[in-house]
Amino acid sequence: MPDPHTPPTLEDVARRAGVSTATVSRCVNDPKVVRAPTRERVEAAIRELGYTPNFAARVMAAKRSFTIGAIIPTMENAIFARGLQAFQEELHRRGYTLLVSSSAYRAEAEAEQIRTLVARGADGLLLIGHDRDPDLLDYLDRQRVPALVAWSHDDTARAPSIGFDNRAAMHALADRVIALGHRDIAMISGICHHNDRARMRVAGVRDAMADGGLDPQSLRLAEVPYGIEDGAGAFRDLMARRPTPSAVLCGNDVLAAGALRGAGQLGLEVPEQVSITGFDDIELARLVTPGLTTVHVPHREMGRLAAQELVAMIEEQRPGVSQCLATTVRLRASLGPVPVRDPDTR
Amino acid sequence: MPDPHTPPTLEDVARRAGVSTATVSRCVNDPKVVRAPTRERVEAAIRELGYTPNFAARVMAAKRSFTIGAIIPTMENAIFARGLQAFQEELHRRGYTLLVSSSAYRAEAEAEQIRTLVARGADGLLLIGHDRDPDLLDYLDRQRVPALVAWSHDDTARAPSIGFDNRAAMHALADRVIALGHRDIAMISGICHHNDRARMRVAGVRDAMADGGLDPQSLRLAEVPYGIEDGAGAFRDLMARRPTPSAVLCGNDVLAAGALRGAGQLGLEVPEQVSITGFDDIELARLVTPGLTTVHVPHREMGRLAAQELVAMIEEQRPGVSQCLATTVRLRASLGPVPVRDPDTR
DNA sequence: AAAAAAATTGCAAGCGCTTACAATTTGCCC
DNA sequence: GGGCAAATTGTAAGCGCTTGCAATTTTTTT
Repeated sequence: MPDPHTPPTLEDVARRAGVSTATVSRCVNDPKVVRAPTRERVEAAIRELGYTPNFAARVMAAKRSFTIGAIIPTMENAIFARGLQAFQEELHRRGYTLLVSSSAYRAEAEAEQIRTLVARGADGLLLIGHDRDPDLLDYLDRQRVPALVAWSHDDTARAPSIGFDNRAAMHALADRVIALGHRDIAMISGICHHNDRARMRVAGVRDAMADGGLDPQSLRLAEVPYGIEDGAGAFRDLMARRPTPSAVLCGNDVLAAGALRGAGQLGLEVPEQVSITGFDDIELARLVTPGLTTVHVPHREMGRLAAQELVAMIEEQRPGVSQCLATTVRLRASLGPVPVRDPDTR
Repeated sequence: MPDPHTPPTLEDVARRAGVSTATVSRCVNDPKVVRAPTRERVEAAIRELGYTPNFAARVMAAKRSFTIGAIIPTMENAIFARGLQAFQEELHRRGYTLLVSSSAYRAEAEAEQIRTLVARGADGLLLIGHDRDPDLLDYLDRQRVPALVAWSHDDTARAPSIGFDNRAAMHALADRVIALGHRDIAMISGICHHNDRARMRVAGVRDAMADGGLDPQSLRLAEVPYGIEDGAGAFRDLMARRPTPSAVLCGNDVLAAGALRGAGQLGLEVPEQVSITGFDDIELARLVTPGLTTVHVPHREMGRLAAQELVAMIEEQRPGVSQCLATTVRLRASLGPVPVRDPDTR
């Protein structure tokens, strides 16, 4: 009689079913190789004992964990939620479990978590963006843990990626802004250091300015953490400059929501007095008033494709194939034509 | 020379440092018990080899993982984000790692994930709410894995909990609504099945109605999943009933944001024509226009306290001690006095 | 300087599971 | 019924790490 306070092991099950541990293991992992009558005995024993396989032991013996790790910059807002959800669902469908951790936008935290996830036996990793110490990729190579980058696409980068062209996407949005007559443009960006997405979005705005005959250097740029209040604060600062911007493009929807709040605090009408745009098209973008003009990103598709690709990399032991997904500009009320200016505010 | 394609093991380090594996293990886990010169040799070897301990092996040998699992109903919105973040931070401070998974509000999914986390060697579990099959608690007892419930408080429940009184909190909010003259009250609740929080919030509204001299049975109730669109749809349905509700209380802020959107779709002014309230006081509540009157929950404190308590349960091997945290009603613009009614809409 | 106490280190037995390989059974055909 | 291939099951060697206990070294005490 096994100790009732110690979880039953494979061996307990084997003894009870009158078979070897190998057979029980097969019943659990590949039932079709064991004969039906045996299998039934084993399954009964498993049920009676309430047996659950010990994951650590399994990982150790099989050197496979069917676990994928993902390190995202933040869980605090919805930016990564939808894509990750789809990623998760697709992984589940393929028999993998997802382990998520958040780096709080800190490079060292990300590095630490990469190591943690590898030590935990993750079969593969999903990373956000390309900006990181190459040593980390060396480490992953050495450990033979495949990694795939999402939310960003860069053919020239070392790691394979399933993402979109942040620069071109923001360029397209900024084109619309400029087409509406805006000349005094400001931008609230997330912190660009270690964040290629933020940097590319800024570059996209500058590209559009150059295309539109504006001086890209005239872009008024505020670089702040990704928070509503940060966005609001940055917005107020930017609006204090002269000439006053007529459009404030934001690096993401959260900052844009903050900017919107900032506008409210200043008593400014959007878009009558100033236009505001976001990026990502998260739910928030439709919730705020006015709705945010933003860049729609196919989050769910990206997540799904990333899961498929990463699993393929693991199971077929092949390098990843990058993919660039299309984004679209979503026009909503927060973007309007350039207002007629009171000359003395210039 | 170890295979360069196989991660170094404790033994590799031991060989290189000229010590036994036991010593290396001690260097990693409890450095102070090994003499400085030895320790330095070992640390050098670890560095040179780029050694990372194998987590699965460690868990298996030590029967401790320093990992805590949390199963939350959803990651899609911010309801659990802040509390979980604080939970995580406090755990980190105490040397534990958090593993989060989401059950998508499905009881079977939760059950499965409880088993998964236990099999993965979680030292303890954080669960949301009390409503679940007692078999699961039996299972946890058997496996000797302590579990703590959060976001809900119930002294009579079997599991210890660090939370708040959902019923009383909603009661307090509904009191304010009734005090403003509202008599025709509706509620949009989350799905109550397997969700004590949702159920208690409904009960709280009924309590307040009874206190206010209204018939609790006259509460018009819509029970929908927690989504913005669900909230909007439910709101439109409720407003089609007669007498038209003058206040729609929502089971959480997400539903309330949806209701607000629903009001917009119907062309109704909030709070002039109808009042709307939420629950949770997530960031969203301040972002929408008008701001949501809601119940403020001390999410961060709850997370922190839960982490402390759960770690204590694990390390001191003692039953958990429940705690009930105070909530407060946050008044914002979405709640106003009962409108003067056009008699023929009644 | 020897003895005793304390601090380090090594030995070796697992932890629970997978899997190559060997042994045994079963199913078929003549 | 015998013989052979195929299917099933068992044997046992690890996987990499921790830890009780014993052996050894260092420090302290007398």
